[in-house]
Amino acid sequence: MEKRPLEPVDGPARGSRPRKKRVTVDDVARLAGTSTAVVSYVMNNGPRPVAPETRARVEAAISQLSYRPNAVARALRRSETGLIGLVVPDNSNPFFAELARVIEEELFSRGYMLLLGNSVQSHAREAAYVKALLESQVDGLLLISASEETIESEALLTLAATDVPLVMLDRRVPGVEGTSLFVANENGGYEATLHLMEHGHERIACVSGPNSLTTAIERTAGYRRAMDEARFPIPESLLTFSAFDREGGYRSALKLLRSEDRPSAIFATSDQQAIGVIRAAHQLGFFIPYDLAVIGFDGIPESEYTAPPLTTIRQPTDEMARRAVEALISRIEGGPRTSSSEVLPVELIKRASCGCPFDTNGHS
Amino acid sequence: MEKRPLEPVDGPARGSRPRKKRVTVDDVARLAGTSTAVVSYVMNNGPRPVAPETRARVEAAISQLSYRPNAVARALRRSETGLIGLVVPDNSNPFFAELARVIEEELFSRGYMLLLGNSVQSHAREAAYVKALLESQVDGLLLISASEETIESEALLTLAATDVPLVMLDRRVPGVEGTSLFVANENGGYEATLHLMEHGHERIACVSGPNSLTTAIERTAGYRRAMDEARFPIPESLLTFSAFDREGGYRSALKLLRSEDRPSAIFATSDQQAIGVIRAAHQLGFFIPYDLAVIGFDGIPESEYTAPPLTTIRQPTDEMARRAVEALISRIEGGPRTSSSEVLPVELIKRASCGCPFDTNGHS
DNA sequence: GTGAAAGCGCTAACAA
DNA sequence: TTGTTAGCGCTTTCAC
Repeated sequence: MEKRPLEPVDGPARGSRPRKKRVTVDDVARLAGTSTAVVSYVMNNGPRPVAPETRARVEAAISQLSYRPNAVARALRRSETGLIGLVVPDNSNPFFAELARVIEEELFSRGYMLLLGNSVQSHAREAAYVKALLESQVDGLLLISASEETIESEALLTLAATDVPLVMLDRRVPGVEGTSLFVANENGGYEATLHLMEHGHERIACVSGPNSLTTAIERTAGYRRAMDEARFPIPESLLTFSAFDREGGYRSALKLLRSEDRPSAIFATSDQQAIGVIRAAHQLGFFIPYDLAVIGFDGIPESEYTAPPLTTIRQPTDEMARRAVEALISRIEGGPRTSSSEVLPVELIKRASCGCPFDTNGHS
Repeated sequence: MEKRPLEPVDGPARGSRPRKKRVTVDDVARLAGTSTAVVSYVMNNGPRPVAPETRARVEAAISQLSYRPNAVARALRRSETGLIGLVVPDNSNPFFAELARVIEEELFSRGYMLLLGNSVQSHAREAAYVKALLESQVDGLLLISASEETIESEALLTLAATDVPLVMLDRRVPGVEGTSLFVANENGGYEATLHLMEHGHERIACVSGPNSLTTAIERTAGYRRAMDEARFPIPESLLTFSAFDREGGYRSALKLLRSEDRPSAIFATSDQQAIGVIRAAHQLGFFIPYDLAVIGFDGIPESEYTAPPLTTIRQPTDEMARRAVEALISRIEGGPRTSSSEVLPVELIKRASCGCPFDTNGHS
C-alpha cells in the first residue's frame, strides 16, 4: 500500500514494525492434537461433523492460545470478505448519516461490515472509492448519488463489467446493472407546494438545490407543476439555486426575504436548506409561520426540533435503507443479476412551520 | 461467514453464486510475456526496477485484461490491509458524524479505508465490533466512547493483549495501551456557566447527560464548580439528567421551564440537548435569550443555525480527528507502543442564545 | 470422524 | 533487470 490516496502506485512500504508472531490454525491443531481441518470444522460448524470430545479439545486450545481467526486468509480462500462498500456524498449530512446508520444496522444483523467512503460530491473521489472497494473484494456495493454526471465515469462503467452486486440509491447510472431505489421527488415537490397553497399562499418561492442533482431538479419540477396548475406565475425572483445545505438555504432566503416582492411562503428542496431559511427569517425578524411559511424536504431528525418544528416531505429513509440492504444481500446470496428500479413514496409531515396547527406535545 | 451478527459460528455458506473467473497476476504475466514478479514490481513500483519496455507491456496487458488487483491476497501476503476500524456510538449523531467525516478524509488522503461500526451505546455490540475488526486484521483501531463501564469488557481487554495500534477518543480504557484524546470537559462546563453569570444570571440550570458518560459528568462538574465559586446554590430542581440528544434536552427543559422557580439560564451538556431546550422554550413562548439564555456544548455545525444561533463550547473536532489519525498512523508505520493521553482545549463560541450581541451576518 | 494436501492471488526473497 | 518459487492463514476436497 502506498502514500497516494487509495492509489497503490509507489512509495515506501507501510508497517515495517516488528510483528508479533500470530497464532494460526496450525498452532491450535497442534495443541489440540488434531488436524487443521478439524479446527476449521469446529470454527465453522461444518462442513464435516466433529466428535464432541475433539471439539472440546479444539475449543480449549482456541481459548488457551487466544486464537483469533484471520478473516483475510479466510476471505481469500472463500472469495467472500463479508464486507459491503458504501459510498455517500457526505456522511456528516444528516440525511445520509441516517441512511448510513440504518444500513449499518441492517448489515450488522446479517453479519456484514461496512466499508465507508465519502465522495464529497467529487467524481474523482467517487471513482477512487469504487475502485478501491472493488479491489478490496467487497461482497456488494451501495452507491449514493454524488452527482448525476458521473455517468461517464470510468470507474462506474467498470462496474458494469463487474458482477459485484450493486444497489444505487437516489440515482441510477444508465448502463450499469443493479437495483435502483428512489423516492418520488417530483411528487414531493408538488405536494409541498400544494400544501402551501392550501394555506392560502400564492407567492411561493422555491429554494432549490444545485442543478446538477436530479433530486433537486425533480423536486423543483414538482413545485413548478403545482404553480403552473394553479396558474401562479413563477417570476425568476422566486426561484433560487444554492447548495443543498444550511448555508445555501440561508443565503437564498436572505436574498428572497430582502426583495421587495418577497414571498409569503418558501419550499426548500432539502431540510438543511429549510433550516437555513428559518435562520434567515429569524434574523430578519419574520415570524414563522405568520410572516413566512416554510416546508422542507427529507424528514431528517432535526426537522422536528427547529423552532417552530418544520413541516416537511419525509423520505422513507429507514425503508430505503432496509430495502437496499435486502436487495443487495439477496443478490449476494445467489440472486440473479437484475436491473430493477423502484420509486418509494414520500409523505407530507405537517408540523408548525407551514401554518398548520401543531400539537407540539405529541411530537412523535 | 455466517448468519449470526458478526459472529462466524454456524449457518449455511454465503455467496454460493457462480463466480466469474478472475483475472490474476498470472494472466497478466502470461499476456505480457513476463513473470508474475515483474507484474508485481510494476504495480507496486518496486521493490525491484523494471525496464521501461517491460513495464509498458505489463501495463498494456493490465488494461487489456481489465486486471484489478486483489487486495485480499495482497493483504494476506503483506500482513497489512490498509483498513482502519472506527467504532462510534452512533454515526448519525452530528458530533460523531463530523468526527467520522474528518477521520475518513484524513485516512483517505493517506491511502487507508474506513471500516465503520456503531456501538449503539451497547457494550455487547462494541465488543462484537472490536472482535470483528481485529479479525479483519485492521491496521489500526479508533475507538470512541460508548460508555465508560466497558472497561471490563472482555473484547476490550483482549485489545490489551493485541498489538494493534489503538487510539481512543473521548474516553480512556485503563489497562489498554494506546493514545487517548480528550477535551477539557470540566473546564468547558465551567466556562459556559461563568459566561452565563457574566450575563447576570444566577438561577442557572444544567441539563446534564446520562450519568454513565464521563463526558456528561465532567461537564456537569464544571458547572458545579462555577456555581459553587459564585456561591449560587444548586437546588435539586436545577439539575436534570436526560439522554444526550434533542429529545432529552427537550424533556428536561420542559420540566425546568414549567416549574415555579424556573431558571433564567440553562447550560446544556450537549448541543443536541440545547436544541431540544430551544425547542421547548419556543413552544412555551419564552424568547431566547431574553426570557431564557442557553449555552450548549460540542459546537456541531447545526448549532450555528438554530434560532437564535447557539452559543456553545466548541470541541476542536477537526483537530481531534486529525490528531487521532496522525497518532494512529505513526504507530502503524513503525512508532513505538505508547500510552499517552492528551487533553485538548475547548473554546467558548459566543453567539446569540446567551444574550451576547451577535453579528448574524458574520457567521463564519 | 479425521487427516493430508492443494490451493485462493499476491509479494518478495533469492537466484540468475 | 528478470524469473522461480515459497509461502501468507485458511477452507475444503478427497482419501481414509
